[in-house]
Amino acid sequence: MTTHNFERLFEQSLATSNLSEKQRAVLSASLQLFADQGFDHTSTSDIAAAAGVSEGTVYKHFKTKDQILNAIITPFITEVVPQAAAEFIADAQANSNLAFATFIRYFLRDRLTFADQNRKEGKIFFREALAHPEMMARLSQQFEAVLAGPLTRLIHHYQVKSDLIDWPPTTILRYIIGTLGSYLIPSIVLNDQPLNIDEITATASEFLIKGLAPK
Amino acid sequence: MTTHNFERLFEQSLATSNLSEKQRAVLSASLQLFADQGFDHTSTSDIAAAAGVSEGTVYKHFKTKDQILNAIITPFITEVVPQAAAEFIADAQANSNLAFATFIRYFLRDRLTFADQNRKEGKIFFREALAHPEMMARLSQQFEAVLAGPLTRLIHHYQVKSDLIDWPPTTILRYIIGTLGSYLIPSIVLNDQPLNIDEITATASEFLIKGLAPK
Amino acid sequence: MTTHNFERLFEQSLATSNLSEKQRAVLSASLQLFADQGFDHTSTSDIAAAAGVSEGTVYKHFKTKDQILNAIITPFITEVVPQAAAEFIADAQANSNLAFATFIRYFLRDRLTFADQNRKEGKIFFREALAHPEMMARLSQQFEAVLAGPLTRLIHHYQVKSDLIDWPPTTILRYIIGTLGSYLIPSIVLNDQPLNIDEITATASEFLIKGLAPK
Amino acid sequence: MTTHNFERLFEQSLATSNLSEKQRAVLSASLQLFADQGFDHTSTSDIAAAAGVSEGTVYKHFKTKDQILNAIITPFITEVVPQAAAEFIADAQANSNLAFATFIRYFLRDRLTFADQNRKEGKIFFREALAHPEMMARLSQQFEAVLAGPLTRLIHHYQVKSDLIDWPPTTILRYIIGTLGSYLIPSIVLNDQPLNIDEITATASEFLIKGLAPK
DNA sequence: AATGAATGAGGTTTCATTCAT
DNA sequence: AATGAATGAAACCTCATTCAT
Repeated sequence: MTTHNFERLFEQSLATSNLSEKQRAVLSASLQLFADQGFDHTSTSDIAAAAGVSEGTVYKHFKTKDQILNAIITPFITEVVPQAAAEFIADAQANSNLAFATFIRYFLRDRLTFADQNRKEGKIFFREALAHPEMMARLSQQFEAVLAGPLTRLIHHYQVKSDLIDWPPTTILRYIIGTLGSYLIPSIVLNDQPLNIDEITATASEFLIKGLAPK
Repeated sequence: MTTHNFERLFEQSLATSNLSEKQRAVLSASLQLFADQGFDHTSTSDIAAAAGVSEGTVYKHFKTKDQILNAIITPFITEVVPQAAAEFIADAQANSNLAFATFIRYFLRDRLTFADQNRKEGKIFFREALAHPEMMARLSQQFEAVLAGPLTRLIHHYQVKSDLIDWPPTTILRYIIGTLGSYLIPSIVLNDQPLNIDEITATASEFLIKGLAPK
Repeated sequence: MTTHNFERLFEQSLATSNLSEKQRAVLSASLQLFADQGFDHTSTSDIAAAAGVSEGTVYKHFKTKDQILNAIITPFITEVVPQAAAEFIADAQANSNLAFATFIRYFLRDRLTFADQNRKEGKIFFREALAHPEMMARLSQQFEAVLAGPLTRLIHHYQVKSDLIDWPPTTILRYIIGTLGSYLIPSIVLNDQPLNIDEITATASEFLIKGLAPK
Repeated sequence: MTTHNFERLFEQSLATSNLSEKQRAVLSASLQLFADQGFDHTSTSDIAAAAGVSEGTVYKHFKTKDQILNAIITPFITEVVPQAAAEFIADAQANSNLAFATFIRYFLRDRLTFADQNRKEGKIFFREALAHPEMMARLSQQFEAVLAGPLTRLIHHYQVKSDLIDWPPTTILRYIIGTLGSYLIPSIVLNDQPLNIDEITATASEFLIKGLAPK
């Protein structure tokens, strides 16, 4: 199984970027502050102080405060999501002989782990989605580009095998993601204790397997 | 069936309050602006302009900008939610001879209609929940106080009748609400066209009935 | 003879405007500072300090620093210039039986006095013309609208009387204004002592009368 | 006839200076930017970018931004003006047997050509004169030192020959320069099309010859 | 000689809030 | 009750200048 801690990937990606150490500190501090306080309630002087640099330095590389948010969100969208998606798809297809029941358990565990390990970015996404619609647009686009095709094929595969009800892929995905969200959103909003992934996986997969069974 | 348009209730509740006409205009304008632009991106002078009053008047009754948000959110929590809940519970119990299948269809339709008619407030809740944790706390509290008991009893009722799987009420509610959210959240975030309530009710209830059926 | 001190007119115009006393102080202070130090070298905190108000007050009425410059320049262009022009034209036509020699003496004295009494605004115009091209455009436009017709007719009048060489009005105006400028620009740039208007009028009119005499 | 394109002279002068190639690029870029945008609206990072060097390099040779302006203006004042003046004087004296009419035509053409070929520097002078009074002082001084004597003598020469009215040299120069300015300043300010030097020379010299004729 | 990251002072502007009228 | 002028803190951002490499 391959799940990804974005923060670690992010730091790695920063390390190999052309950013100076201080500019990397700016991004790390921003990530933390945006997750804790939200973008609007984080001032550039907060960021400078948290990063241990001058305010001028914050603006040396990033022309505007929005570009800082972008520099955090973009790699998440353009690197982590596709990379994770690719590995997930590869796995899924390698295991396509698995029953849908086995697959959905694997899927839920994988995504719950990913989300649990990326609470900060999740929180930022969640908070800023409405205020930064272009962010949502880019995410949707990536999602379509990278996942739509393979997932649709996968769903079709299980429908042909009569493991899965004959609804449009959109609807099936909606319920799977909605079920995931029913755990993740409260956890993000209420700053809950970490998720009990084993228990959730067991219950939620039972719910989905039955709910999405063919008639 | 009884669904509530909060905005209408809100205006009625304003009309009977001790607020002057201008102060009511402040609240109406704020409701609109907070939903459109978010609390942080709405200035008190925006509010004054939209309400057609002076900036001083905004502060005559409400000591701070936060109190305006409170004055919008509080009646939603303390009046609309309980009132709607009471009616819903009464209905549900009156119809407790219904099969779970019939009930869940009724419930989904009712809540979808409610949410569809209260997009503005939903958007405000959604946006400001993270920045105003005390708001969430009060909502949870009301929810517990007014709904938890009756709903738990209702769920138990269906479990005894073997219409419903023997999971904790929290889990069952989680999946029902998650399924609702899988339609509502995209609709709110993406500013979608109005929901096709008939179609959603049919599909979602089928999903839930099967997913929550006893083993 | 009617010459106009813009600063006095400006203060009067301010007094009858809907500006508060403090906002008038902002304009007066800006007028002085822009003339002394130039627009770019005057900060809004300079203005606030010189006007004895807070920086917020500077921005209460004027949305941007540029609008302050506009609020100084605009009445000069839209009120003083046309008013002065109207009176000048009236005088000139009333005296159109005068010989060109008499007229040019009157004109030079009038304009020199005007410029001498409006050094501050002249300096601001002079300094900011290149950086604020829209200012120049508006001035040219006013000039065309208010003066071009009557002056052309006046020039033609003297040309018919054979008091004036048969050059295009533009050329004749160019030399008259150029001769004025040959006194005014050094005076503005070098912050000279006040002009000796009598002496200048005598010499410059002799020069122009001869230079513009018919062949 | 000898007219001078300062930019070419400037580049030559740079080539023989002890400045490195990059530092010369700094000066060339600054000349262009100062003329286009003005000194105050040109940042040192603009200059670095336009010159294709780092910001540090800009400050390697020039300790302050003002020194860059100085390095552009100074050679204009100390080298080009005197050199041009010397050649002009030599010519003028060689041709002192010419009538004043011939001389003034030669002079106008020469100076118009010079100004037309040096619009950039003219614009810089024009814009920055007020903000940098020491610049003006140095120019006046050079002017006095190099031109005052010879020109005074020349004027006297024509006055003795009764080609020229018996006004102080300052006054005579004022009108000649004012007439030039009546063409050049609008051209600089309004970014006009190139001057029609032949036509201007013809008309302006007729105007000056008559205006400055003895009584 | 050259780089470019870093600085910090200062610029313009916004805005929640107060208060005299 | 209502006004709207006034405030001042703080926000975002720019830029001339310095300095380690």
